[in-house]
Amino acid sequence: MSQIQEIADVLKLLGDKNRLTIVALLKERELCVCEIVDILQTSQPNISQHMRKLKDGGLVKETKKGQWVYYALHIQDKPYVSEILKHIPSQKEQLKPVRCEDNECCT
Amino acid sequence: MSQIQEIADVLKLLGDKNRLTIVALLKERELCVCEIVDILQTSQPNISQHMRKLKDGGLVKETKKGQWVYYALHIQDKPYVSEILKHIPSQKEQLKPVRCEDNECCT
DNA sequence: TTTATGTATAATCAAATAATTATATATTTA
DNA sequence: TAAATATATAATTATTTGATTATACATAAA
Repeated sequence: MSQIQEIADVLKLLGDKNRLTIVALLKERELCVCEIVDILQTSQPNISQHMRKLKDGGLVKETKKGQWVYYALHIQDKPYVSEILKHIPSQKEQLKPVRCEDNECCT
Repeated sequence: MSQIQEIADVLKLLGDKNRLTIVALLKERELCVCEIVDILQTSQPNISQHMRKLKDGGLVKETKKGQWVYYALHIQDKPYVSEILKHIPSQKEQLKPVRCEDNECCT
């Protein structure tokens, strides 16, 4: 696949408000699915499917920790994504200070 | 509309290979529709509709010059678009050295 | 004033997409 | 082992999207 096609595919992934917000949130720290569901106020399967697209597109990596699945940004090989994220308003205030496995933030 | 939604909308516009290529071409110089049709090897109505979307999204400006319509990049207010374009392979070699109104490049 | 050229618009269609609902799987806890 | 929790997958649906075809409009040339 051409390089321009690959970039277009990544931009299409980011061209959805929910996914762009997720990626902006992940800039702060890794997050589990339940946190993202909580913040974006949508259904768990909806987020799960967005995460699969982001994973298939190589933008995030997943790590299982007990019953939780954490997703982290993986954009070291895509500098233009970092540049985009610099121009997105911070989503930090939407995050709780601790992670799910360290607290009962999701219940 | 939220700022993140506006950025997502722009990224969605750029998340199409044809439109991303057009924008990358326009980085070199303004172009008329017939040149873009010629380079992208697709139909004139197809390009015309992509240009309308880009125009509606505020990414390009049009200028009529006789029977030709020229489109130019308009991204001064969207620095992240410039950053993206820096990471796209140059499309310069696809351009003819002169513009349509100065030659018969489209016939 | 025809004819040709460049572009836009409208209608149509197949494919892709985001979201919902229902269900399955995996892990933890009681 | 049974119930609860976290996540994934499958099926479905409504909407959007990119492209094509046909047609209209505007400008220029013959």
